[in-house]
Amino acid sequence: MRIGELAAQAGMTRDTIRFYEKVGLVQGRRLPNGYRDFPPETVAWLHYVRTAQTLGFSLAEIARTGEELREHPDTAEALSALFEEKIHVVDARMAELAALRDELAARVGTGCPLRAAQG
Amino acid sequence: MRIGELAAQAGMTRDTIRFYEKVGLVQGRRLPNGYRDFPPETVAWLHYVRTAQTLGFSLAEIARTGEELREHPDTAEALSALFEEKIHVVDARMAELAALRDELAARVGTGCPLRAAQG
DNA sequence: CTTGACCTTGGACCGTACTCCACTGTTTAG
DNA sequence: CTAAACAGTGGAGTACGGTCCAAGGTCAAG
Repeated sequence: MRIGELAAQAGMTRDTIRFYEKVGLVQGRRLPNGYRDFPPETVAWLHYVRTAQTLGFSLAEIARTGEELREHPDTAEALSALFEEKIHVVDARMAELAALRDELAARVGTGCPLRAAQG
Repeated sequence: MRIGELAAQAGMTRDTIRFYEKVGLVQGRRLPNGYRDFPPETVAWLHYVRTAQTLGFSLAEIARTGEELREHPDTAEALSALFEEKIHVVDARMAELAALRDELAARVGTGCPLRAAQG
C-alpha cells in the first residue's frame, strides 16, 4: 500500500504520514523505485494513533507504546502490563471528566454559576 | 492580589499569567504604579482553566466560555445552555475513553494484541 | 539611601504537531 | 509520447502554549 492510499484510508494527508515516519510512529518499507510501501494493518494502527491522540497522549508516548510492542512482540505479560497501565490513565482521565461534569451539572439552573470566578 | 501571589496560589508562573492576560483568559485592573491587581476569585478561575485544559479544551475555547459568561452575567438560561453544551462535550469524550478502555481491556491477556497493527 | 524582592515591557526562543512549497522523479492513461 | 496523477526530498512556515531574558521601575526594610 502506497502513501496516498494509506492517507486516504487513515483520513490524514501524505505529509502527516511522512512526518509520522520521521518521528518513528510508522515504518514503511521502500519499493525499488523509492516509494514507501505500508502493510494494510498500518491503517488500524493510524486509527489507534488518532484515538490515543485525541485522548491526550502525545505522539512521543504513542510511539513509545509502538516500540515496546515491537520489542516484546510475543510477551503477552508485557503487553498486558502496558495496556493495564494505559487503562489506569484512561480511568483517571474519566474520573476527572466525571468530576468536571458534576461541577458543570451542579451549576446548570443556578443563578450565578462561575460568575465570581472570572477576574 | 498581585501577580506573584496569584501565580503561587494558582500553581503557575507569572509569565504564564501575563500570557493568559494577553490572550484574554484573565483580566486584571492596574494599580496606580502599573502593577496588575487581581480579585481573589481569579484563583478559582485559573484552577478551572487548568482542569478544562487537561481535559482537552484549548485556551481559545476556555476564553470563549469566559467571555460568554461576562456577556450574559445575569442570564441564567444562557449559562445553563453553555454548561449543558460543555456537558455534552464531556459526555462525548467520556464515551470515547470508555471505548478505548474496553478496547484495551479486551486485549489484556490475549496473545497478540495490536501486534499486527503497527506497520 | 542602598539592597532585595517585587513588578513592568518587549522580544527571542522552545517543543509539539503539523502544513505547505518548490523542485524533481515515476507511473499510468490516452 | 505526452500529460496527469502519483511519488520523493528538503526546508520554510504556522499555530498553540508557554518559557526565558534583559533592561528597567517600585517599594519596604535596615
